[in-house]
Amino acid sequence: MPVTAPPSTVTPPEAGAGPTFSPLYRQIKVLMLRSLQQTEWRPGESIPSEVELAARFKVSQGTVRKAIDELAAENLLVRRQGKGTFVATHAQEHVQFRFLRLMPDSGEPGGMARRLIDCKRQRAPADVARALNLAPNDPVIRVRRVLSFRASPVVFDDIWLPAALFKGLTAQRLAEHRGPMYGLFESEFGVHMIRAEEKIRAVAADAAGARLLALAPGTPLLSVERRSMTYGDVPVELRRGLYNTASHHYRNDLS
Amino acid sequence: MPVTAPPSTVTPPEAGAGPTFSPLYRQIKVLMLRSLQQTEWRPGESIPSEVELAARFKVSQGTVRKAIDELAAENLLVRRQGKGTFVATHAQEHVQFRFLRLMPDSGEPGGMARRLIDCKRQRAPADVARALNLAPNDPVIRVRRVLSFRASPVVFDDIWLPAALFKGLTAQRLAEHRGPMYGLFESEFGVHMIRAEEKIRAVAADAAGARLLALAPGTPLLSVERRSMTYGDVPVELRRGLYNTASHHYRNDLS
DNA sequence: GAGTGGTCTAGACCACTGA
DNA sequence: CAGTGGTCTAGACCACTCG
Repeated sequence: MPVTAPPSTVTPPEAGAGPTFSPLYRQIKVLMLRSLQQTEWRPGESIPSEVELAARFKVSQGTVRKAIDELAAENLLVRRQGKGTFVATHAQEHVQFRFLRLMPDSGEPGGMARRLIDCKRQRAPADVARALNLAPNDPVIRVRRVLSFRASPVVFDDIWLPAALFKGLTAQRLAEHRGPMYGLFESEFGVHMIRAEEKIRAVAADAAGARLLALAPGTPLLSVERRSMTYGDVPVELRRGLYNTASHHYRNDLS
Repeated sequence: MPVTAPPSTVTPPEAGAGPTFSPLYRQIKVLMLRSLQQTEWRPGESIPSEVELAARFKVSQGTVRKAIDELAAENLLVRRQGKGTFVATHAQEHVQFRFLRLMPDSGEPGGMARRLIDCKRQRAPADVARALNLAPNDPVIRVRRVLSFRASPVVFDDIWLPAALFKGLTAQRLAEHRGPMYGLFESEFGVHMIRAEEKIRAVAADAAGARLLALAPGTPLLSVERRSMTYGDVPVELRRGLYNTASHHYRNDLS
């Protein structure tokens, strides 16, 4: 849909800075992002076919294709030939948690058991508030848990969530839920994590970490601070993980 | 170029397993990969224009475009509107080393100073040989060095390279060279790193690591084991790095 | 202005899925 | 079989770079 006018004049040159031109397919992409954000299309469901979208936006199929291409490259959509295009979801990733890059040194990944330590409402510490774009002392929910692989604890996570977005999140809700936590966030709270940044460090285990991971205090651990974003790059989770890398490693691919 | 026949019969269905169909643009991609691998097109140089390639391969411009799209998505090629398409290079990445994900906690990245510790030829230890697909005891070159940020040492690297590929690599060559080491590998040895896998762990500094990084032994350090590949996914470098993450962190983006 | 990559279209046909 | 995404083409035009 030539949203306002023919392509070449869609975005008139701006004084100062910023992109001076936005192609049609990128405007379609913005419209589709809106449909995703407003949950017109929900995680796991299929979106309209390419021809339907082309008709809706009054654009050729090739143009919506290019918009979908980009959204698929960003892992917001998933194409399945012959079936349709689907909204990405964290819900049914049987194998492994989508954002968890920890791999056993040998053997298959997956098979992590969760143990919930606690889940309580508190006021956001300054650093958490800053990371989540909250005011200091805004209410947050802190979830603490341990992941175990073959009965030995490997990951100790502290998770902070803005209480305003996760009303009604309780230890019981978490304990009852099967599947990835991000799947619960999608279905129960309408919060869809689409991107995250991680900062990784090596630290020495403190008393609490050592106890929960069954290690000697001072053992080197991987500290993984993750900030997860929804649509519009709005941060909605801060997670501090301690990983025991004695028989696991964090895997990353560069190109 | 319908390499053997019309598109639909290009790859006849195979008994057993494997992809049963390879679209034309992917065959073009393979041909272009060959031109890259055989250094018909060299790092930093431009490749022929899309219309030229379309003519060469007897294919429409849209089809070579799709092949280039994929190669660009894999960071093998770089498109520059109005100028042409260029072979990616590690040579002139002024800012930062392309594969180095270490960032200062505050301030701008880059500005790392190198200090070469030594560079010697030796026989490949078993684990190194395995990682590089060499026979045990095949000759390798081991480079040891330290990277410093604002005069304090931050990274201690041990780098193993197959001696057969890097004949004539000496401490002097390394010391004289300006710019990223991978740039030297490209220009002097024709080895172009296109991809790498990293395994990250937390470890305690041993005596050597502690000395070179000016830390107390036992300090937690990030251990980063990198295996770098050239064309055809052939491993050509094993690198073991120890990172002091007191005021730096390893950064990763998930999606 | 000539040459490059980038966008958009319209139409034909192919591969895959599921009823 | 109809409907989906995937491929390929040919042509027109736009944005950018540089001489």
